[in-house]
Amino acid sequence: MNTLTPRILLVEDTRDISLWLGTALRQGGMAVEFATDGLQADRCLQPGHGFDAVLLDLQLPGQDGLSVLQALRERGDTVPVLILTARANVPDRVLGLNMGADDYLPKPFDLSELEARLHALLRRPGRARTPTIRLGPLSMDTETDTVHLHGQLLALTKREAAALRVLLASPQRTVGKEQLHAEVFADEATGLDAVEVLIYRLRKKLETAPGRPDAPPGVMISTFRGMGYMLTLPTAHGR
Amino acid sequence: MNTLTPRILLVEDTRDISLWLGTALRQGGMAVEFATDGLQADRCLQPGHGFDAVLLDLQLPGQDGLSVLQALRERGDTVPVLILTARANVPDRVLGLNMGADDYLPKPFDLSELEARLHALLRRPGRARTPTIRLGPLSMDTETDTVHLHGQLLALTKREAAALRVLLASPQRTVGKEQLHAEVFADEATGLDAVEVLIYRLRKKLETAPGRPDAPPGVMISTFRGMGYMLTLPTAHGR
DNA sequence: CCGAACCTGTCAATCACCTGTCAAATCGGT
DNA sequence: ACCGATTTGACAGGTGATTGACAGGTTCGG
Repeated sequence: MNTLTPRILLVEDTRDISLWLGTALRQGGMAVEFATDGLQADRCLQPGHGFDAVLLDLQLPGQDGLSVLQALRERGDTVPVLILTARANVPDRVLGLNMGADDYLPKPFDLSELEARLHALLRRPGRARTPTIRLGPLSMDTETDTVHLHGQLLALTKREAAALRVLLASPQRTVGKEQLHAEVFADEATGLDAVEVLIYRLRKKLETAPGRPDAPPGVMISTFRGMGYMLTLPTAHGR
Repeated sequence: MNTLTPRILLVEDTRDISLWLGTALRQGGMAVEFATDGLQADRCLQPGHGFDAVLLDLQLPGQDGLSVLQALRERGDTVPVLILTARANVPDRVLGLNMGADDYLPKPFDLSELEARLHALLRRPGRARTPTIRLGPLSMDTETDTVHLHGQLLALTKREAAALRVLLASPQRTVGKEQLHAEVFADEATGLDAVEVLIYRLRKKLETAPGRPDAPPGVMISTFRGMGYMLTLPTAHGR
């Protein structure tokens, strides 16, 4: 589903600037997320995150902004990128643009100009976002049933994908085993325990996907005895 | 219409500049046509002329550049417009961009930067189509359906090229066998297994192409049982 | 402490897909 | 238009992944 507010990734290591810019853009009606170094940016820009545009500072700790851009384009991603940096003589600008950037704005810049250029990027056609459901680090393209977790592709089978789709359709709500069976197996004459096995296998695949061992635990399937299952984020969930 | 060389309309009243710019761009492989005042520009930009981009000076005799732009956008035309003018303080720029321009370059400018920005506009998807799609070491010229892998030409048949084009159009997403069949075979009465054979042959050609024997594996077609196929880069993806 | 609900692993049948062959169709050059 | 070469789609046999049943173990609620 195409949310009305465009999702922007702001890659900038100076805290003051990113804070200022972020709040300004949010007031302009954008959903802004942050990355403060090259590696983090690279992780945020793995497939499946569905940003509508990227504001990219070049001088970053960790990994240079240009190599982030290069990797992005090599991956075949065409998300609009606006480079935003103090390194702005003509050869720099030409290099950045030829590397696949869509625009290049030297610092210091005027906020209104940045917004205008950003809007110019966002209004361009051809960026019809495919309907995607998202929950935390998990995203699912509902047309192709392609699932990404932490930006990494998750290879699910048809049934697993169908089950996940049902769970994803009712966020923060338990889904009964009967309902799962009805939606995944339709009228096939399979036992109810098939659902249990399915959930088991889905769990396994969801667990084996931590991009970093330093514990962003992703999503999990919680069971509620006698009620059903529920897709939860490990951070916030009552009871 | 997208010929091999992009067609550019240069709207500029100063003869020296337009002559200089025109020849420079032509040497850069573009087809350039000229308009020297607003009315002429407006006439050139009526529907059906199929320019791939417009370089627009603002101070023109006859009709102001901005109103040319405004009329163009009101017509629903989304051709990329790069404003190119000496009137370039921040409010001017914001106005131009919000009017529907895609970029704004103050005079005097550096030729290489103009070319870089122009290329950035031309390579964007959704316009008459990107002339060449790229994914990792693979590139495909969509006009001629010629494919290069690691810089080496890959001899594909028409159907193989058609299939690859479809795969390339959905990077990082599975493409169902039915969709492939629909797009490659249209309404012909061929079986679905024709797609399998096609993929098989495409795979073979993609594999037998590493210019280096030291094995940078290039791109590969992964199959997702029950879901379809996907063009993947061998770098780090679970399964 | 009991029973029910659920988890986890194994197994065999099935299914989707791979791979090669063959003949028909198409294409290219003369 | 003719002939050789290439491309193309239909089979068919083989292989591995997927899937649902089953069974033993575990956890939970009361």
